[in-house]
Amino acid sequence: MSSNIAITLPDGSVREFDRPVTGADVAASIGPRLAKDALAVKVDGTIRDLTAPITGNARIEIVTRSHPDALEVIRHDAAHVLAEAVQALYPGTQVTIGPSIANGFYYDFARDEPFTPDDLERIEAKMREIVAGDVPIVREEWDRDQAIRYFRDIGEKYKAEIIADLPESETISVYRQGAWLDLCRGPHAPSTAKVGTAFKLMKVAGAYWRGDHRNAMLQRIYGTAWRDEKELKAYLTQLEEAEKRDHRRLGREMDLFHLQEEAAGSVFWHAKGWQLWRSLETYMRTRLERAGYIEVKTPQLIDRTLWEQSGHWEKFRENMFTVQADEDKTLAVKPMNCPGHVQIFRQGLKSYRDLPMRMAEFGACHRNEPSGALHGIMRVRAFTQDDAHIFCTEDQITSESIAFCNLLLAIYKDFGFGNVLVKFSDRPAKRAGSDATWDKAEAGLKAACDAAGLAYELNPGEGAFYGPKLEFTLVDAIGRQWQCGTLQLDFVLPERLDASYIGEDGQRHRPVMLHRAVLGSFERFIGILIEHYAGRFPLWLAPTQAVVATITNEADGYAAEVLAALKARGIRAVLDTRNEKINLKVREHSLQKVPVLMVVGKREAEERTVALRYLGGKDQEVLALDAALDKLSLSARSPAGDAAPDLPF
RNA sequence: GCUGCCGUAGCUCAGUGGUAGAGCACUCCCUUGGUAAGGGAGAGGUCGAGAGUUCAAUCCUCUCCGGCAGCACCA
Repeated sequence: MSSNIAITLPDGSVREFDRPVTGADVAASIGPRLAKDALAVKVDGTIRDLTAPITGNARIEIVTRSHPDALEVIRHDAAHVLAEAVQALYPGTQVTIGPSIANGFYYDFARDEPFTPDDLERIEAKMREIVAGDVPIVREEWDRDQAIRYFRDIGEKYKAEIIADLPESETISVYRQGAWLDLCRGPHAPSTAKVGTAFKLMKVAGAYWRGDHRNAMLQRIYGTAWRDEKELKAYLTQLEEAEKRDHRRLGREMDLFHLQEEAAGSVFWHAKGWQLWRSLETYMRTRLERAGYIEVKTPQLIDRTLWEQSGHWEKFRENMFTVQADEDKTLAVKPMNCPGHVQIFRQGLKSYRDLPMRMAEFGACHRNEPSGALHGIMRVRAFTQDDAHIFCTEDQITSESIAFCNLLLAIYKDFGFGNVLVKFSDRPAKRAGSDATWDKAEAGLKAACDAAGLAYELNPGEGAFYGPKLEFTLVDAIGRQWQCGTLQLDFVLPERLDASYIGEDGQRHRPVMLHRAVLGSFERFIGILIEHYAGRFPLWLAPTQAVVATITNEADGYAAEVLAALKARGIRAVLDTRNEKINLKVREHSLQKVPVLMVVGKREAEERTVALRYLGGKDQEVLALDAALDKLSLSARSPAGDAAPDLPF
C-alpha cells in the first residue's frame, strides 16, 4: 500500500483511497442509497463488476438503473436468468451464448424438442421466481483446462468449444448465481433481483451455431428488458405502432398492391399503388434529367455468353433465372443492368468528349432470392432499380462522386429523410486494379463525402473486388434504418466487356464505371415510404389527392363540376356522391388516408365554394372554388419541380 | 435454404373425426342526412394442394406450395 489511488467521479470530484478498491467500495463511500442502487461500475469507460478491483487511478461512474449503460447490464443479466430458467425446466438443454442486444437480449439453446409459446410462458414465470429470489451473482476465475473439463463433463459441448477457442491470454471467468453457473466474460450486477420485473419473453426462432449455416440450428429465445414497467410498456406500444405501419397491411388496406403465391416475390400493383409508383418515377426522371443523365432501356433476356463474359455466370448463377430458348441456347433474365449498359456504351466509338456519360435505366431485374428472404414488397424476386452507370475518366471520379452524393441527399430530403448514414468500404485483400488506381478511387469517394458534408463509417477491406463503395442508409420517421443508395467504383467490368473511349491523346482508354442507385429498388423504396409516412403520403405522392364528397344529391351537379375543375388542374380526385351520410364518407376517406376532402352541400353549391378538410385535422376551411383550386395545385407540386436543368456538375 | 409456427368467407379471426360460424366488408331496400360507422334484409366458403389412415378427414399422418418470425443470404 505504498501509493494512494485517486478515483475521479463524473462531477469531477476526486476521492483518495489508500488501497485498491472496488466499485462497490466507492459507491458505499458516497452513500448507502447509491451502494444499494449500483448495478456495475464504469472504469475509464469500461463497464466492470462492482466487485472488480480497481488498482490504479481511474475515472469511474457508478452504473445505476438510470445510467445510460444500465440496460446493457440488465439485459445481459436477464439472458443469464433466462438460461438458468430454461435449464431448470428442461434438463438436458445445452446453453451456448446469450448477449444483450438492441431492445433486449436472447439466449441460444441446444435442445431436440422445440420450445413452444406455452414453454415461453413457463420459462418467463420461472425467470420471475429467480429474479424474486434475489440470488447473488458471483464471479469466479477458472483455470482453462479445468473449465473445459468441467463443461465437457456436464455435457455442455458448446461451452467447452467456446473456451477451447478463446485466446490463451483470455481469463476464463464463470458467473455463479445460486446453484447455477455459466461461462461468461461479464460484467454482471451483484444479484438476480437487479434484472427487475420489466422484461418479457418475445419469441423463439432458429439461429445457426456461430452464425454459420453449415452448423447446427439452435433455438434462440428472444426477450426484451427495460429499466421499469413504463419503459417496457412504451416499447411494446412502439412495436404495435410499427405494426400499424407495416407496408403489407397498409398495402392491402389502401388497395395499393397485393402478392399471391402463384407469383411469389413479384408484386401485383393495383391502380393506386401504381399511381404512387408513377409519381415516384416521374419525380426521379425529372431529377435525373436535371442532373445530366440519359435514360435507356435494355433487354430482359440476354444470352448466357454475355453473362459468362461479364462474370455474372460464374459469381451469380445461383440467383439467376434462365430460359432454355433452344436446345443449345440459354438465355438469362437479367439480374442487373450493368452488362446491358456497357453494350450501349460500346455502340459506336466513344470520345473523351462523350464522358462522363451518365446512363440511367429504371431496370426491371429478376433474382431468385432464397424463399426465406422474401418480405412483402421490400425483398422480392422481381424489382426495378433506379439504376445508372456513369462512364467516366479516372480524373472525373471525384467530381462525379460529389455530384452523386449531392443528388442523393437532395432526393432523400424531399422525402423527409434528413439523417443519412454512410458506410465506406475500401480495398479488400483480393482485388483487381493497381494500387495507384485504388488510391485515386478511394480518395475520390472520400472527397465526395466531405464535399457533401457526409460523415462516414469506415468498413476496412469490405469493398468489392472491382472497386471501393459507399452505402447510404437513411433513417425513417420512427428511427429505423434502411440501406438504400449505393455508389460503387468499378475498374473491372469495362475491362471484361471491353469498353473503351478515345482519349485526347488519340489512344484507346478504359473508362471507369460508377454503379449507383439512390432508391435502390422502387418496390423496396415504396415499401419504406409507406411505413415512413404510415400511409399518409404528402400531397404530391398520394394516389388519390382529393375526394369531392356530397352531403345531399342536390349538390351532385356542382360536385361534378368541382371534380372536373380539379382534374383540369391535374389533381387526382374522385367523386363520392353515394347516398350515405357525410360522417361515413369522412370516416372512410380518412381511413383511406386521402389528404384532402372537399365537402359540398347545398350551401357550397349555391355559393360556389368548397369546404376543405385535411387528413388528420378536425377543422374545415371554406374557400371559393377557384381559391381552393389554386391552393391545392400549388401544394400538390412535386418537389422536383419542372425548372430548367441546373447543370453543369 | 434452415428452425419453429401458421394457412377456414374479400379482411380479422372462432370452431369440430360425422361436409362450418362471428364481426367488418359486399348486394338489395328504406333513409337526402353538415364533417370519423343511420336502419333493415340478403348473398357469400372444394376449410392452401396432393396422397395416406378411417365407415367417415377442414380436423390425424406424410409430401408439396405459400405466409409469418428469426437465422443464413442480399453478388
